[in-house]
Amino acid sequence: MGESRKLAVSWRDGACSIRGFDSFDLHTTCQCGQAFRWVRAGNAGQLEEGVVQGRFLRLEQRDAELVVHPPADDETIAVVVDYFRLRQSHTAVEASIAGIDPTMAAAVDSARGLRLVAQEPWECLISYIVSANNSVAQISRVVENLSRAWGKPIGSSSRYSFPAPGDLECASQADVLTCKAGFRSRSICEAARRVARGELDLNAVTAMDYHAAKQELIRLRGVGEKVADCVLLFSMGKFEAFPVDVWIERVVRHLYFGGEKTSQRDIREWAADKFGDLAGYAQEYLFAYARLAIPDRLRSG
DNA sequence: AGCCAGGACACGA
DNA sequence: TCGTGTCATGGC
Repeated sequence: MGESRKLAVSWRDGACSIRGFDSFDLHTTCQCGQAFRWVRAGNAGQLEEGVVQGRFLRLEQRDAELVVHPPADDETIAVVVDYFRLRQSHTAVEASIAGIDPTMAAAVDSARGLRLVAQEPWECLISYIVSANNSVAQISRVVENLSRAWGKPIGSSSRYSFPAPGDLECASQADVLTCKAGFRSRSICEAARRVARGELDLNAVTAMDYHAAKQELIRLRGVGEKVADCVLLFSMGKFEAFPVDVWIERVVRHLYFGGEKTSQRDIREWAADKFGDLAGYAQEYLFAYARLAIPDRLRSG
Protein backbone atom coordinates (compact mmCIF):
# COMPACT_ATOMS: atom_id res chain seq x y z
CA MET A 1 0.00 0.00 0.00
CA GLY A 2 2.94 2.31 -0.57
CA GLU A 3 2.37 5.70 -2.11
CA SER A 4 5.11 5.53 -4.66
CA ARG A 5 3.76 6.15 -8.11
CA LYS A 6 5.05 9.15 -9.97
CA LEU A 7 2.30 11.15 -11.62
CA ALA A 8 2.55 13.28 -14.76
CA VAL A 9 0.65 16.57 -14.57
CA SER A 10 0.09 18.91 -17.50
CA TRP A 11 -2.05 21.97 -18.17
CA ARG A 12 -3.90 23.15 -21.26
CA ASP A 13 -6.51 25.92 -21.45
CA GLY A 14 -6.79 26.05 -17.68
CA ALA A 15 -7.67 22.37 -17.43
CA CYS A 16 -5.25 19.92 -15.91
CA SER A 17 -4.49 16.38 -16.96
CA ILE A 18 -3.17 13.85 -14.48
CA ARG A 19 -1.57 10.66 -15.75
CA GLY A 20 0.51 7.88 -14.35
CA PHE A 21 -1.94 6.35 -11.86
CA ASP A 22 -2.91 2.69 -12.12
CA SER A 23 -6.27 0.97 -11.60
CA PHE A 24 -8.77 3.78 -11.01
CA ASP A 25 -12.38 4.24 -12.05
CA LEU A 26 -13.76 7.70 -11.30
CA HIS A 27 -17.45 6.88 -11.61
CA THR A 28 -17.26 3.65 -9.62
CA THR A 29 -15.33 5.40 -6.87
CA CYS A 30 -17.58 8.46 -6.68
CA GLN A 31 -20.88 6.59 -6.81
CA CYS A 32 -20.14 3.55 -4.67
CA GLY A 33 -21.79 5.08 -1.61
CA GLN A 34 -18.76 5.95 0.51
CA ALA A 35 -18.91 9.71 -0.16
CA PHE A 36 -22.13 11.63 -0.66
CA ARG A 37 -21.36 14.85 -2.49
CA TRP A 38 -20.57 13.54 -5.97
CA VAL A 39 -23.03 14.05 -8.79
CA ARG A 40 -22.66 12.37 -12.14
CA ALA A 41 -22.75 15.02 -14.86
CA GLY A 42 -24.45 13.65 -17.94
CA ASN A 43 -26.08 10.29 -18.37
CA ALA A 44 -23.05 8.41 -19.60
CA GLY A 45 -19.35 8.97 -19.66
CA GLN A 46 -16.95 9.63 -16.84
CA LEU A 47 -17.83 13.10 -15.61
CA GLU A 48 -18.31 13.78 -11.91
CA GLU A 49 -18.91 16.99 -9.97
CA GLY A 50 -18.38 17.24 -6.26
CA VAL A 51 -17.14 19.28 -3.31
CA VAL A 52 -13.94 18.42 -1.45
CA GLN A 53 -12.35 20.65 1.17
CA GLY A 54 -14.51 23.59 0.19
CA ARG A 55 -13.59 23.31 -3.48
CA PHE A 56 -15.96 22.57 -6.30
CA LEU A 57 -14.41 19.86 -8.46
CA ARG A 58 -15.38 18.97 -12.00
CA LEU A 59 -13.55 15.82 -13.03
CA GLU A 60 -13.50 13.77 -16.18
CA GLN A 61 -11.79 10.48 -16.76
CA ARG A 62 -10.56 9.55 -20.21
CA ASP A 63 -9.10 6.10 -19.77
CA ALA A 64 -5.71 6.55 -18.13
CA GLU A 65 -6.13 10.29 -17.90
CA LEU A 66 -7.93 12.28 -15.21
CA VAL A 67 -8.90 15.77 -16.30
CA VAL A 68 -9.49 18.47 -13.69
CA HIS A 69 -11.60 21.16 -15.28
CA PRO A 70 -10.90 24.83 -14.52
CA PRO A 71 -10.04 26.24 -12.13
CA ALA A 72 -7.25 23.70 -11.69
CA ASP A 73 -4.45 25.32 -9.70
CA ASP A 74 -1.64 23.46 -7.95
CA GLU A 75 -3.49 23.22 -4.66
CA THR A 76 -6.60 21.82 -6.28
CA ILE A 77 -4.54 19.16 -8.06
CA ALA A 78 -2.97 18.22 -4.75
CA VAL A 79 -6.43 17.88 -3.21
CA VAL A 80 -7.56 15.58 -6.02
CA VAL A 81 -4.43 13.42 -5.90
CA ASP A 82 -4.63 13.01 -2.13
CA TYR A 83 -8.39 12.46 -2.05
CA PHE A 84 -8.32 9.59 -4.56
CA ARG A 85 -4.92 8.33 -3.33
CA LEU A 86 -3.70 8.39 -6.93
CA ARG A 87 -0.09 7.81 -5.93
CA GLN A 88 -1.01 4.51 -4.37
CA SER A 89 -0.39 1.38 -6.42
CA HIS A 90 -3.93 0.05 -6.48
CA THR A 91 -3.37 -2.79 -8.93
CA ALA A 92 -1.38 -4.55 -6.24
CA VAL A 93 -4.21 -4.14 -3.73
CA GLU A 94 -6.76 -5.55 -6.15
CA ALA A 95 -4.54 -8.47 -7.11
CA SER A 96 -3.98 -9.26 -3.47
CA ILE A 97 -7.70 -9.32 -2.67
CA ALA A 98 -8.66 -11.16 -5.86
CA GLY A 99 -6.11 -13.83 -5.00
CA ILE A 100 -7.84 -14.72 -1.73
CA ASP A 101 -10.53 -16.91 -3.31
CA PRO A 102 -12.78 -17.05 -6.42
CA THR A 103 -15.56 -15.13 -4.69
CA MET A 104 -13.27 -12.21 -3.94
CA ALA A 105 -11.92 -12.38 -7.49
CA ALA A 106 -15.48 -11.95 -8.75
CA ALA A 107 -16.11 -9.14 -6.29
CA VAL A 108 -13.02 -7.23 -7.47
CA ASP A 109 -14.06 -7.83 -11.07
CA SER A 110 -17.44 -6.26 -10.34
CA ALA A 111 -15.91 -2.92 -9.33
CA ARG A 112 -12.37 -2.70 -10.65
CA GLY A 113 -10.77 0.67 -10.05
CA LEU A 114 -12.76 1.30 -6.88
CA ARG A 115 -10.65 3.38 -4.52
CA LEU A 116 -11.04 4.20 -0.87
CA VAL A 117 -11.07 8.00 -0.87
CA ALA A 118 -9.57 10.14 1.87
CA GLN A 119 -12.51 12.16 3.13
CA GLU A 120 -12.37 14.89 5.74
CA PRO A 121 -13.06 13.30 9.15
CA TRP A 122 -15.57 15.90 10.31
CA GLU A 123 -17.74 15.73 7.19
CA CYS A 124 -17.42 11.95 7.13
CA LEU A 125 -18.51 11.69 10.76
CA ILE A 126 -21.67 13.72 10.21
CA SER A 127 -22.41 11.96 6.93
CA TYR A 128 -22.35 8.56 8.59
CA ILE A 129 -24.36 9.69 11.59
CA VAL A 130 -26.92 10.64 8.94
CA SER A 131 -26.53 7.22 7.31
CA ALA A 132 -28.19 5.33 10.17
CA ASN A 133 -31.19 3.40 8.84
CA ASN A 134 -31.14 5.61 5.75
CA SER A 135 -30.67 5.27 2.00
CA VAL A 136 -27.70 6.57 -0.01
CA ALA A 137 -29.97 8.92 -1.97
CA GLN A 138 -31.48 10.34 1.21
CA ILE A 139 -28.09 10.70 2.92
CA SER A 140 -26.84 12.70 -0.05
CA ARG A 141 -29.90 14.92 0.14
CA VAL A 142 -29.45 15.64 3.86
CA VAL A 143 -25.71 16.36 3.50
CA GLU A 144 -26.48 18.76 0.67
CA ASN A 145 -29.21 20.42 2.77
CA LEU A 146 -26.81 20.89 5.69
CA SER A 147 -24.25 22.43 3.33
CA ARG A 148 -26.74 24.79 1.78
CA ALA A 149 -27.98 25.86 5.20
CA TRP A 150 -24.67 26.45 7.02
CA GLY A 151 -21.86 26.07 4.49
CA LYS A 152 -20.43 28.77 2.22
CA PRO A 153 -21.31 29.19 -1.45
CA ILE A 154 -18.52 28.19 -3.82
CA GLY A 155 -18.10 30.72 -6.61
CA SER A 156 -20.66 30.29 -9.35
CA SER A 157 -20.96 26.55 -8.88
CA SER A 158 -24.34 26.51 -7.07
CA ARG A 159 -22.69 24.21 -4.54
CA TYR A 160 -21.75 24.89 -0.91
CA SER A 161 -18.89 23.84 1.33
CA PHE A 162 -19.69 21.41 4.11
CA PRO A 163 -20.23 23.52 7.28
CA ALA A 164 -17.40 23.71 9.79
CA PRO A 165 -18.10 22.35 13.30
CA GLY A 166 -18.47 25.87 14.67
CA ASP A 167 -20.97 26.80 11.96
CA LEU A 168 -23.08 23.71 12.58
CA GLU A 169 -22.92 24.22 16.32
CA CYS A 170 -24.96 27.39 15.85
CA ALA A 171 -27.83 25.36 14.47
CA SER A 172 -30.64 24.26 16.76
CA GLN A 173 -31.95 20.74 16.68
CA ALA A 174 -35.12 22.04 15.07
CA ASP A 175 -33.03 23.73 12.36
CA VAL A 176 -31.24 20.48 11.60
CA LEU A 177 -34.57 18.73 11.46
CA THR A 178 -35.61 20.99 8.58
CA CYS A 179 -32.73 19.44 6.62
CA LYS A 180 -34.65 16.15 6.86
CA ALA A 181 -32.14 14.58 9.21
CA GLY A 182 -34.96 13.02 11.20
CA PHE A 183 -34.14 11.29 14.49
CA ARG A 184 -30.42 11.79 13.80
CA SER A 185 -30.71 15.55 14.34
CA ARG A 186 -29.94 15.30 18.04
CA SER A 187 -26.81 13.24 17.34
CA ILE A 188 -25.64 15.75 14.73
CA CYS A 189 -26.02 18.68 17.14
CA GLU A 190 -24.22 16.87 19.94
CA ALA A 191 -21.33 15.89 17.68
CA ALA A 192 -21.04 19.48 16.40
CA ARG A 193 -20.95 20.83 19.93
CA ARG A 194 -18.30 18.41 21.13
CA VAL A 195 -16.03 18.91 18.13
CA ALA A 196 -16.51 22.70 18.00
CA ARG A 197 -15.66 23.06 21.68
CA GLY A 198 -12.58 20.90 21.37
CA GLU A 199 -13.96 18.15 23.60
CA LEU A 200 -13.34 15.78 20.71
CA ASP A 201 -10.23 16.29 18.57
CA LEU A 202 -10.67 14.38 15.32
CA ASN A 203 -7.03 14.90 14.35
CA ALA A 204 -5.99 13.30 17.61
CA VAL A 205 -8.39 10.41 16.96
CA THR A 206 -6.89 9.99 13.49
CA ALA A 207 -3.45 9.65 15.06
CA MET A 208 -4.58 6.81 17.31
CA ASP A 209 -4.44 3.15 16.38
CA TYR A 210 -7.58 1.52 15.01
CA HIS A 211 -9.01 0.14 18.25
CA ALA A 212 -8.33 3.22 20.37
CA ALA A 213 -9.76 5.51 17.70
CA LYS A 214 -12.88 3.35 17.37
CA GLN A 215 -13.44 3.36 21.10
CA GLU A 216 -13.22 7.14 21.09
CA LEU A 217 -15.71 7.62 18.22
CA ILE A 218 -18.26 5.24 19.72
CA ARG A 219 -18.62 7.53 22.73
CA LEU A 220 -20.62 9.87 20.49
CA ARG A 221 -24.39 9.55 20.35
CA GLY A 222 -25.46 8.07 17.05
CA VAL A 223 -22.10 6.37 16.50
CA GLY A 224 -22.02 2.61 16.91
CA GLU A 225 -19.51 0.11 15.58
CA LYS A 226 -20.67 0.31 11.98
CA VAL A 227 -20.65 4.11 11.73
CA ALA A 228 -17.32 4.27 13.56
CA ASP A 229 -15.81 1.76 11.13
CA CYS A 230 -16.99 3.84 8.18
CA VAL A 231 -15.43 7.01 9.57
CA LEU A 232 -12.21 5.17 10.38
CA LEU A 233 -12.04 3.61 6.93
CA PHE A 234 -13.20 6.49 4.75
CA SER A 235 -11.51 9.39 6.49
CA MET A 236 -8.85 8.20 8.91
CA GLY A 237 -6.92 5.71 6.85
CA LYS A 238 -7.69 2.70 9.04
CA PHE A 239 -7.79 0.10 6.28
CA GLU A 240 -8.35 -2.78 8.70
CA ALA A 241 -11.86 -1.48 9.44
CA PHE A 242 -14.66 -3.67 8.06
CA PRO A 243 -18.04 -1.90 8.36
CA VAL A 244 -20.85 -4.44 8.63
CA ASP A 245 -24.17 -3.13 7.32
CA VAL A 246 -27.24 -4.95 6.03
CA TRP A 247 -25.69 -5.49 2.59
CA ILE A 248 -22.43 -6.90 3.91
CA GLU A 249 -24.34 -9.05 6.37
CA ARG A 250 -26.42 -10.53 3.57
CA VAL A 251 -23.65 -11.08 1.05
CA VAL A 252 -21.20 -12.58 3.54
CA ARG A 253 -23.85 -14.85 5.02
CA HIS A 254 -24.85 -16.03 1.58
CA LEU A 255 -21.40 -16.40 0.03
CA TYR A 256 -19.39 -17.63 3.00
CA PHE A 257 -21.69 -18.95 5.73
CA GLY A 258 -24.03 -21.15 3.71
CA GLY A 259 -26.97 -18.82 4.30
CA GLU A 260 -26.89 -19.33 8.05
CA LYS A 261 -27.64 -16.27 10.12
CA THR A 262 -24.45 -14.87 11.57
CA SER A 263 -23.99 -12.11 14.11
CA GLN A 264 -22.31 -8.89 13.02
CA ARG A 265 -19.66 -9.53 15.61
CA ASP A 266 -18.86 -12.92 14.07
CA ILE A 267 -18.65 -11.32 10.62
CA ARG A 268 -16.22 -8.67 11.86
CA GLU A 269 -13.97 -11.26 13.46
CA TRP A 270 -14.15 -13.46 10.38
CA ALA A 271 -13.19 -10.50 8.17
CA ALA A 272 -10.27 -9.44 10.38
CA ASP A 273 -8.92 -12.98 10.24
CA LYS A 274 -9.51 -13.44 6.50
CA PHE A 275 -8.53 -10.02 5.14
CA GLY A 276 -6.27 -8.47 7.77
CA ASP A 277 -4.86 -5.09 6.73
CA LEU A 278 -6.93 -5.06 3.54
CA ALA A 279 -10.30 -5.71 5.19
CA GLY A 280 -11.57 -2.26 4.28
CA TYR A 281 -10.88 -2.70 0.58
CA ALA A 282 -12.36 -6.20 0.64
CA GLN A 283 -15.46 -4.76 2.27
CA GLU A 284 -15.89 -2.15 -0.45
CA TYR A 285 -15.70 -4.72 -3.24
CA LEU A 286 -18.15 -6.97 -1.42
CA PHE A 287 -20.48 -4.02 -0.88
CA ALA A 288 -20.37 -3.13 -4.57
CA TYR A 289 -20.78 -6.80 -5.50
CA ALA A 290 -23.84 -7.16 -3.26
CA ARG A 291 -25.52 -4.04 -4.60
CA LEU A 292 -24.91 -5.03 -8.20
CA ALA A 293 -28.16 -6.98 -8.15
CA ILE A 294 -30.12 -3.77 -7.53
CA PRO A 295 -31.19 -1.73 -10.59
CA ASP A 296 -29.01 1.27 -11.30
CA ARG A 297 -31.79 3.82 -10.95
CA LEU A 298 -32.03 3.03 -7.25
CA ARG A 299 -28.47 4.16 -6.67
CA SER A 300 -28.14 7.19 -8.89
CA GLY A 301 -29.15 9.58 -6.16
C1' DA B 1 -50.36 -0.42 3.35
C1' DG B 2 -46.23 -2.08 4.62
C1' DC B 3 -41.31 -2.83 4.13
C1' DC B 4 -36.73 -1.19 3.55
C1' DA B 5 -32.71 1.99 3.67
C1' DG B 6 -24.43 1.70 4.48
C1' DG B 7 -28.06 1.66 12.60
C1' DA B 8 -28.14 3.12 17.28
C1' DC B 9 -30.22 2.80 21.55
C1' DA B 10 -33.08 1.56 25.49
C1' DC B 11 -35.17 -2.14 27.34
C1' DG B 12 -36.20 -6.87 29.05
C1' DA B 13 -35.16 -11.64 29.48
C1' DT C 1 -24.94 -11.16 26.09
C1' DC C 2 -28.84 -11.45 22.96
C1' DG C 3 -33.25 -10.29 20.70
C1' DT C 4 -36.93 -6.60 19.92
C1' DG C 5 -39.42 -2.15 19.27
C1' DT C 6 -38.58 2.53 18.12
C1' DC C 7 -36.76 6.39 16.10
C1' DA C 8 -37.93 10.39 10.81
C1' DT C 9 -38.17 10.22 6.09
C1' DG C 10 -38.92 8.91 1.35
C1' DG C 11 -39.15 5.41 -2.39
C1' DC C 12 -41.03 1.38 -3.88
